[in-house]
Amino acid sequence: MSDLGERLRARGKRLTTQRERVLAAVGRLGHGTPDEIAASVASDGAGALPVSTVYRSLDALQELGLVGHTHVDHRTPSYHLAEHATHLHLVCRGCGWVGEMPLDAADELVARVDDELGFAADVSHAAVHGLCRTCREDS
Amino acid sequence: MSDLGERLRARGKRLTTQRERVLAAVGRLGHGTPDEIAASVASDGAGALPVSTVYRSLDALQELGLVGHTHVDHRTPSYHLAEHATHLHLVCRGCGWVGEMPLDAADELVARVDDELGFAADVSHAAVHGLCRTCREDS
DNA sequence: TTGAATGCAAAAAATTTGCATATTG
DNA sequence: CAATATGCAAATTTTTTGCATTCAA
Repeated sequence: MSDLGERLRARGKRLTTQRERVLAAVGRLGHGTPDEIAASVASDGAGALPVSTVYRSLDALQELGLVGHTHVDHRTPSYHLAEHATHLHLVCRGCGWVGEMPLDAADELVARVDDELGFAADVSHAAVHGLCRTCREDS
Repeated sequence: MSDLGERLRARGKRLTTQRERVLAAVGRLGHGTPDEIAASVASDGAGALPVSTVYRSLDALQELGLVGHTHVDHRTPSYHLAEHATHLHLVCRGCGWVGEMPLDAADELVARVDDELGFAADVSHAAVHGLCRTCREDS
């Protein structure tokens, strides 16, 4: 992970254990709100971190492009590793299930938005809501 | 607007001036956070409403399918008329500009998600982030 | 009349900020 | 050593809740 260090340094930022722990927690969780991430960090055996540090670390990691976030629920942001952002997110309104779909599923959409509006869409940031197979059948 | 009244009654809910005013404010704004909606309501000449009423009205109208919301910024939800949800939303990360695109631009995406995961996507709830033409050129 | 909705104020969440101190580079 | 980050606590901001009162049906 000296890669992390270099990316940080390249931007005049520093590598701290806190940032490493936050990044690791995001990786462990897959998806998590700042709150859940703080809890996960707290359970990694090295003690809890103040929430403010978690927020600031997430900001830094995000600025670096290492993590991204989407709005899985309609309240708090949910962070994930950037490498994880090779998918767009599907969120079930019924049960909260979170699924993924390769980004190329949105190619047509991205192309149209570009053609018609000159807008450069970053679909990996999108959470598409709807109903998963199970909830769909139940209703 | 007796239509609104009937839809409410059909669900055991009631038509109140507060709900009408909130709905009107959403229509006026196009897009708005609860806060902005409260401000817009307050300026309609009939006095301000407590925020709690605004929140509860938005919930009721949403439950009724008259308004929907997306996460335009990464903090607060932005509500819009349901009829407005014939578009998906594009949000510029640079300047906050909010654009629209007809839903059919996402047809392919919706179809793939359905085929592969059985997920019924409601794209009108999605906000796709990216860079608008202007911000794109600036960077 | 009667249950649903409001108004108000207080409680809960969620996020940010100031600043002295500790750390990285 | 200098600049960046942390820790901690307090301040904001955003949303929810309890409850007596009002109002639509």
